[in-house]
Amino acid sequence: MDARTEALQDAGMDFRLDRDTSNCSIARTLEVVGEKWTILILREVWYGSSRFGDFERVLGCPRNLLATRLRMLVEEGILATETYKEPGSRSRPKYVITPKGVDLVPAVMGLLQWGDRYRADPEGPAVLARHRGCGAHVDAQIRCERGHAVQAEDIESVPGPAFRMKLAG
Amino acid sequence: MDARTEALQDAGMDFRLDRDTSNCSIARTLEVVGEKWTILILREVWYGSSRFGDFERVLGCPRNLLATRLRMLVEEGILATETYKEPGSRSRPKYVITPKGVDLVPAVMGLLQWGDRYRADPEGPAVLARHRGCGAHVDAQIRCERGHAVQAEDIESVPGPAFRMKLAG
DNA sequence: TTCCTGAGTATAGAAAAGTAAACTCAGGTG
DNA sequence: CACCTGAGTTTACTTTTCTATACTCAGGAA
Repeated sequence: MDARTEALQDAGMDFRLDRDTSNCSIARTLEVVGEKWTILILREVWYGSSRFGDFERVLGCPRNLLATRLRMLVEEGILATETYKEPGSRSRPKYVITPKGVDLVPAVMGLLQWGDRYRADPEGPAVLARHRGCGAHVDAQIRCERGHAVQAEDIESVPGPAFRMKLAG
Repeated sequence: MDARTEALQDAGMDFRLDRDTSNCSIARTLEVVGEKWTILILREVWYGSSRFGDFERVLGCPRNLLATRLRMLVEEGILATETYKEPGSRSRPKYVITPKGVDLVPAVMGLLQWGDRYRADPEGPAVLARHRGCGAHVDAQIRCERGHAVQAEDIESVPGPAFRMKLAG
C-alpha cells in the first residue's frame, strides 16, 4: 500500500468511495444530453429532420420543451442554426448537426445496439445501420488506440490528471 | 419514387416524419437507463462498488431513488443480487453486473469519451480507460461487421423488419 | 390591408421525478 | 434484554416535466 492510500485510510476515507465524482466525464455528458427528448432530437437530426415543425411532428414533443432543448443544443455547439427558404415564404431557421454533435454518434450507436439486442420487437429492429457502400451492419465497439478489440473485462480504469478526492466533511 | 412512398404522399404522410417511433431501440434503451442516477450506478458498479451503502456514499443519491433504481436494474437483468457477509454481521445483499449489463459498456464509453473531449477539466479527464496488459487508451469506435472503421457520415440508416408508419390520425 | 404560415413564447394545471429526513426491520453483539 | 448496523421503506415537500391551449411575430399572398 502506498503512502497516499495509507493516509486516506487513516482519515477513514476510501480511494474509490470518497473520490470527487463531480468532474466525471460521464456525468458531464449527461448534463448536456441526459434530459428527456435531447437524444431523440439528435436521432431525428441524424435521420434527416432539421425544422422545428419536423421535430414536433415526429417526436410529439411539447413545443415549449422542444424550443428549450433546441436552444440548449445550439448553445452547446451540438447543433447549429442555418436558414432555409421555401418558395413563396420568407427565410426560416433550421438546425444542423456540428462536428461536436457528430462525436456523440458512438454513444448513441451504443444505446441503439443495446436496444436492438435486448428490447427489439420479435421481428427485429425498426431501423438498421449499414456501412454505406460496403453495406455491412455497423455498431459501436470498444477498441484500444493500437486497434485491438477490447473486451469490457479488459478495460482498466485508472485515476487521470483531474482525479480528486472529496473534501473531507 | 416507389408505389409505397407515393401512396404515403397521397395520404399527406412522409416516410421520415410519420413513422412510428415507439419501437425505436434508442428510446427503448433510454426507458431502462435514461433516468437520472441509473447510468451513474452502473459506472460505480463498473468501478467496483457493489453495496447499497457504497452507492449512497459515492453518489450522494437519495436512498429511496437508489433502492428504486437498483430494483429496476435487477428486474431488467442488468444487475444481479448476491450476498456478502462481513465477519460478525449477518449476510447482506450486494449487486453485481450481468452480461446484459456489460453490453451497455460501449454506450457508456461513448458518453465518457465525449465528456473527456468536450467537458473535461483543463488538466484532463478524471479517469483514464486503458487496455489491460497493452496499456493503450481505450475508446468506443464505430465499425462495420467486416471490421472497417466507419465515419459517422458513412452510416446509412434504413428501415428494418419492425419499421412501421404511425396510424393516420 | 387582411389573411396565412412556420416558428416560436406564455401560461396554467396535472403528473412525475427528485430530495430530505424519519422510520422499519433483521440479525449479531454486549 | 437493549443496542447497533446495513439495507432498505415511508412520508412530506420541492422541482421538473408533461400536456394543452392561447398568443406573438415576421413576411409573403390575396
